[in-house]
Amino acid sequence: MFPEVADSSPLLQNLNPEQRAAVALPNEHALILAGAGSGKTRVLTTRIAWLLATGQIGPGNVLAVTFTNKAAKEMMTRLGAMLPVNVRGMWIGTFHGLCNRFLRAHYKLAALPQAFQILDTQDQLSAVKRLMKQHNVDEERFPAKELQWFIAGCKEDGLRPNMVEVKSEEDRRKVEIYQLYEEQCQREGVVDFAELMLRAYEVLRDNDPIREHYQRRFHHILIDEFQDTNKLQYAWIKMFAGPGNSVFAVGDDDQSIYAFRGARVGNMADFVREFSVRHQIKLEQNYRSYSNILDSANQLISNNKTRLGKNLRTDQGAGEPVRIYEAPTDMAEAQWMVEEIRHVVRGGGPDEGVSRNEVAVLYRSNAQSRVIETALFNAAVPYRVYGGLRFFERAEIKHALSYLRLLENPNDDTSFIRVVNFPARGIGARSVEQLQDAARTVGCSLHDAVTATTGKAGANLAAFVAKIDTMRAQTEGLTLREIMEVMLQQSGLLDHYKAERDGADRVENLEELVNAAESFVTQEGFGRDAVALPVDELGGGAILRQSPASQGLDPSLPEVHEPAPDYVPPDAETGETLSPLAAFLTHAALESGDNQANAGQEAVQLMTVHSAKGLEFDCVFVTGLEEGLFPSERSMSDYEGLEEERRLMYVAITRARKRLYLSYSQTRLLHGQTRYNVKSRFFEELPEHAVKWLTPKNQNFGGSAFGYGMGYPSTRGGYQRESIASPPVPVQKAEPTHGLRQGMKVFHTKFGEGTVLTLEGQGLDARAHIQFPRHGAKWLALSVAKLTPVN
DNA sequence: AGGCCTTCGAGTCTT
DNA sequence: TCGAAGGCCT
Repeated sequence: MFPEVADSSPLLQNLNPEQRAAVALPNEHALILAGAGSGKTRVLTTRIAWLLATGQIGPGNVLAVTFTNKAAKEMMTRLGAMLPVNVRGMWIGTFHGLCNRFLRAHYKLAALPQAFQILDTQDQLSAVKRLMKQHNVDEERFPAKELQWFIAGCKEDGLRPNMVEVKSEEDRRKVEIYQLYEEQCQREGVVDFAELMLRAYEVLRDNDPIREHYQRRFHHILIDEFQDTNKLQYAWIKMFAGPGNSVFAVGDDDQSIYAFRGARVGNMADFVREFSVRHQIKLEQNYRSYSNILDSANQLISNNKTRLGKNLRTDQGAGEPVRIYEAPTDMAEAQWMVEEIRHVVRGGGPDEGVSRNEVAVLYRSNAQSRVIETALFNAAVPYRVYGGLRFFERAEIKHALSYLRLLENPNDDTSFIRVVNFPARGIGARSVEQLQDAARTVGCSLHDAVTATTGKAGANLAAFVAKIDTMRAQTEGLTLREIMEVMLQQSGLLDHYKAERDGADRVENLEELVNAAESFVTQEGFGRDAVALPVDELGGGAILRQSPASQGLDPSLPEVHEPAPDYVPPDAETGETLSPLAAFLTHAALESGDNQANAGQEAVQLMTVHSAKGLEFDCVFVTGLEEGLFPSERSMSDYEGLEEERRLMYVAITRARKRLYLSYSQTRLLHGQTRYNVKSRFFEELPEHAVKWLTPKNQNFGGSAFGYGMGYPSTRGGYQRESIASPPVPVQKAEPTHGLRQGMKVFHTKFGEGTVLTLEGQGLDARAHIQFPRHGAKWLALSVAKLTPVN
């Protein structure tokens, strides 16, 4: 099926035929459909290594793109382990990291200051808010979040304000704000994440020599997680894909779970069509899971209609069955899980104890972690929750970075506002507003507008600006570490937090920031993302013509210029390098840092299914598998949404190597209300031979076809529990005392006559699920509801 | 300027 | 229900 590769490179050893074929493909466009656990990263890195090792290309001829810093790092580490090559100098990185590198090199063409700052999502939102206040935009009608989303969405579709289709007065207003936002960013010399991509794309699009240069340079373009690319990223890739080079796209349409943030799986099909891709290779051999787990994943995902089609297989045996557990409440579900985890970790019997690090608890939404955390905490089981605030997103860190940014660029109004009165120095909202008005009238930055202010407030402002300016002078020529220390002292941040009652953590974080800067300088060489690269070996001689638009008045206009016949390699354009400080600030924006540092103790891993993508664990719990939760209520309305939920479930299942638990609860406390849930429809989509119900599989009259709220949680009682651990909630076996039976007709004063579907609980907890013809199925507490049996 | 109270919202995430 | 965020009061 795959032509045996007549290449004896040791790199190709230990690869299966499909992998080998992918790695040693000829220099043509290719799409690799890499299933979960099929060695995707391995193929990607080995492909690069093989191209280099066989002498087909040099390190400078590769462009490899990922989504996350983690993936990029892993690729570099693995490549570095395969070949003695300086991976740092190579163009391997995230979309945004590479765009940043590109824009620093071509900052003039991009109409940006060389030391432009990058706004993260928080900064962007506050920039939008600030702008809206200034222009009296009604926050009721146009929530800042919505506008932020609108702006990002436009950019990700490659649309500048003048290109957005306006269908209503609302649209017109939004576009107007978008335009104002752009002007504000331009004025302040800052770019948001989407802007990094869009600006880089436009420079390539509008400058033939630049584009052609990179096309000549990058013989091979490799993309990881191609199913997650958005419209703009795909367009960006196309800019590099010239006539002579090849695009090697690796992805898995079944793991496309980011449509909600603009990812277009359709890019895969478009790629095949537009690039006339002749080589499509499926990696279906899975090296991760036992076949019960894999069969479950395969059967589940086969329910999706829009697929390129792929089936995972494994050489490992069936393994343990997939265990399914039904709990009466979310608390009981968590309790059961804790017991099960303890058992799994302890080992015993034929089982070996599993490290806690190898146990993952997955859920659909972050809110679900709470109950689980409580249960783990009470049982003193160490755990670690992913998600939440990352290091560089913490308030004290953002404050410190704002001061640093002001040293680098006094016109950064976002940073100015953030710290002008922090620590407090008598500059209230009033004064800031007046300053903003003054700045707007003159058309200058807040920093520059300070001289125009008067009175007491003016004096305070002047003192602040003087402080910043002094600091800038003081820190000139100092090392990054020294700059940081001066800043922390002079700004008063350190003293402020030291004086604060609960400020110890924050002080610690600030100290950690100094360390981060230190290690950035020494280990990272502080330039991977930001500093000019070595001169391109492909370049020619002279000077690159400066286009008129690069003076930077309207970035939305295509840059027009004569083709530059003589031509310098773009990378060489920047003989200037970025200061360590500017480089560090870039680093801080592009790499938001880990969310939790204490990796010391072995701990159970808690995370959403989304953040589990790409990871694997010996033992996985997927919890809260209930209609409305997983699949989530908000995705259930349309078919595409449901398919994405199913892919999400597919991702969840395929995380497990050896043991997989799926659980759900009949009731769950959500938004302060008890919700009665039906088990997820996904259970119906699993192969019976591969699963084992730890609790009796409940009857389901028509299953999910009846829709939400119509399911039939099982009656509990009198069954043999298979689960290893003893049940935290004792199984109730006593006879009911309320005199109702399943199937009985009852009368309710409000809902009328109905049929008892299910009964459960005892005494005051006793409740019944009753089907009323007019009002649908209701759960009623028998101690409250007035029910009379009807004949 | 800082603390208290009301209000709102509640999905998944990376750069 | 719970948390954050914004407004209002002192």
